[in-house]
Amino acid sequence: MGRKRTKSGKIRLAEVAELAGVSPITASRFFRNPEALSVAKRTRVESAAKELGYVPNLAARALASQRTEVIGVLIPSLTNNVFSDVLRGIYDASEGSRYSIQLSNTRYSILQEEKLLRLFLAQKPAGLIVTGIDQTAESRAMLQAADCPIVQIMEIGPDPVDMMIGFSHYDAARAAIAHLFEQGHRKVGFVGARMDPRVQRRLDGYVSAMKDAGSFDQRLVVTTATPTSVTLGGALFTDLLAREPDIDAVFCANDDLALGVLFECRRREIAVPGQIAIVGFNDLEFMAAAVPTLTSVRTNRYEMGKTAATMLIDAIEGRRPEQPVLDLGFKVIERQSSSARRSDSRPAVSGAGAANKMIALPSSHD
Amino acid sequence: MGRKRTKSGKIRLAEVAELAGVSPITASRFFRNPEALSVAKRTRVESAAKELGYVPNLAARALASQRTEVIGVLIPSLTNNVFSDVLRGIYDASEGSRYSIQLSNTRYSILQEEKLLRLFLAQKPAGLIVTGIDQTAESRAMLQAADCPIVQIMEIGPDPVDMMIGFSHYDAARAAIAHLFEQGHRKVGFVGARMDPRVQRRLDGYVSAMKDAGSFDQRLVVTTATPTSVTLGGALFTDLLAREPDIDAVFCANDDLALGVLFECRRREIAVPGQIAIVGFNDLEFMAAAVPTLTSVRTNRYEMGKTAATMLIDAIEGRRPEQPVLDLGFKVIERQSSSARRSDSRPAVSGAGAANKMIALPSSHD
DNA sequence: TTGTATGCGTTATCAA
DNA sequence: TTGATAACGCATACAA
Repeated sequence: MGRKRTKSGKIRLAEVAELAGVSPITASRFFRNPEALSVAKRTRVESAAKELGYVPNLAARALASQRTEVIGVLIPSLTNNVFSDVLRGIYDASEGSRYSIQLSNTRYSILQEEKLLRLFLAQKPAGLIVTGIDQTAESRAMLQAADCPIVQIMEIGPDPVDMMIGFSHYDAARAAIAHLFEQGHRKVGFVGARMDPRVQRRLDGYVSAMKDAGSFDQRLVVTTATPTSVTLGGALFTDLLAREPDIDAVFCANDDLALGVLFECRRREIAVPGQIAIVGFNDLEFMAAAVPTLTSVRTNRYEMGKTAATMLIDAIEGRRPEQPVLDLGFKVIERQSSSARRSDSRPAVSGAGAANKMIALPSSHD
Repeated sequence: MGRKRTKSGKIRLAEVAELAGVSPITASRFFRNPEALSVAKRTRVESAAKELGYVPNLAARALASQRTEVIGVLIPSLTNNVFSDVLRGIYDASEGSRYSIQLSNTRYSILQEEKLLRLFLAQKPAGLIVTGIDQTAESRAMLQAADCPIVQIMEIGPDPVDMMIGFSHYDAARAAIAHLFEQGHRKVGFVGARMDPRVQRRLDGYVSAMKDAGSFDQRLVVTTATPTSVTLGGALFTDLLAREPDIDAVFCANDDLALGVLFECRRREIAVPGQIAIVGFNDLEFMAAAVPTLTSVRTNRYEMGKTAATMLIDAIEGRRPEQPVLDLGFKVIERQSSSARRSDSRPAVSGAGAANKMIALPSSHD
């Protein structure tokens, strides 16, 4: 019955409607679908809301409408630079929209992911962004049963739950190895840490490329489940050298490891690229600043996050993308650290700023 | 009236209560304060909830209770490593609690911060974590008027809004300069980017320390508003060298810049620390892996985030901390890059793994 | 310790 | 295009 003002002194929709001389439901419609109002009422509600400083109550809205305006995001790490770029893209895309981001960290555990997914789904999110394609069977079932759009990010693969955006880590690794071979390197080692599914697929790509060249040897591969770090790069490289002292090159599963390898080479006075070529993965900013500059595989992380969130919001609002699976590709950024073997005496400490020759290799689908 | 089952088929508190043979409000109490129930009813509600797979409706809870279980977090950057560590701490502390994190990026703009703050406050958050102490007057007023606990993180200063956790960037910079002087360096340059308030206070600390030593010269300071990067470190150092070719040492406002300076030295064949000593700030992981290892000022970022969230949750639940302002201090981690001037011919490329001598300097409150 | 009555602010449904 | 009515699911206040 006729409550006049809310106890807390907050402005409700009812107050706005009263001032505008319309019913509450009309005012409500103004905020959700202004087009549905006559121009006269529209302007009256608008000015009334502004005058009173009306702020909608999201809890009431969620309760009444049976849905929230929350986009759930599940990522495996908060510290990995790779994900902070993706996140920035997601937040940038969500800004200005009516949706807010709910972020959770799976810590590279698919069981933790399953648990968080259950939690998220219970809140009826407007949409979900999940990392990768390696969910548990249970998670997949939940995702498939969810009545909201879903985007899988970071990589593409067969059988998307809904939408998917990323690139082929397998192809990217193959391209990196192909580049090393082009430069005359043959005995290429692999250094990897964490060994999450995407790193594993980079390793698979490496293995297949090496086998294609008839150069594969299990002894060239050094990996660990330990989280990645620059220090670890040096340690793994040390192991690799102990095993195979006459390697030509090292393909690192990420840029931190590559930087660690570079420092270890410096420590051991191994010339880069004279004696050992180095290729990293992700192309973080420091790769172009190192001495020598470090070759890497550039991935479009910010764009991936931004596009994922944009696609998701579009889908939430009924605008399904024409193409549910998006391959953002990658580029091998060739720099000094991988330049031709037995190069014409170019010193490792040559001038920086050499043009970054790029070779674009959009990965194939499936 | 007697709704029997909800249309959507969802399990409500009423169903749980019915199965348990208690009133809905008793079931409600079970989830908020189990201790208030008799043991008999407690177990009955518990098993009923489990049997039905009851999941509370947060929107209804928020609407009825007039408050949410959301902790708002405002940080200036999502890409800066410093904040990803803090964030990890915050998320870790919130995990397992009933509170969820709502994150927003101010992009180093206090106007954007004010806007976001207004947005957050409208949703009646359970608590807020904001970065730094340099809010707009309007923001401060809103914070002071907010009826929820608030933690300011990253630095400590006078006049906390509520709680505060961090350290003195001013003192930390002074400690870094003191260390360089102890090692015999005199003509110490400053390199800084972004120049947000905390970097500015590091600069202030540098200036005061240099003045104390009678060594200050404005020409030793090179700064830019540009966002920081490794590449930028090299560029700023280049500027500094052009101005003052005979400097002893460089104090960098962060570790990325320090790494850039190191690479630039290598490019120019300047011996580190033989000709130029380098000190960074934050002590990111790679500092200990570099060649030479890089001295830095260690800050407790993860702990800062974790403690902030823990304090906040405690305060939300009525357990106010005995000490609302917490100084987490810092440590100058002495490594090769800043070792004594005219050292006894120790080569820059000496063995890694030298013990990291630490000097602890908890900053004063004032 | 437990229960009753009522309110929270909005939207869905259906009718006009 | 607009409005009346009835949820939405839970918690507060107060009483027992």
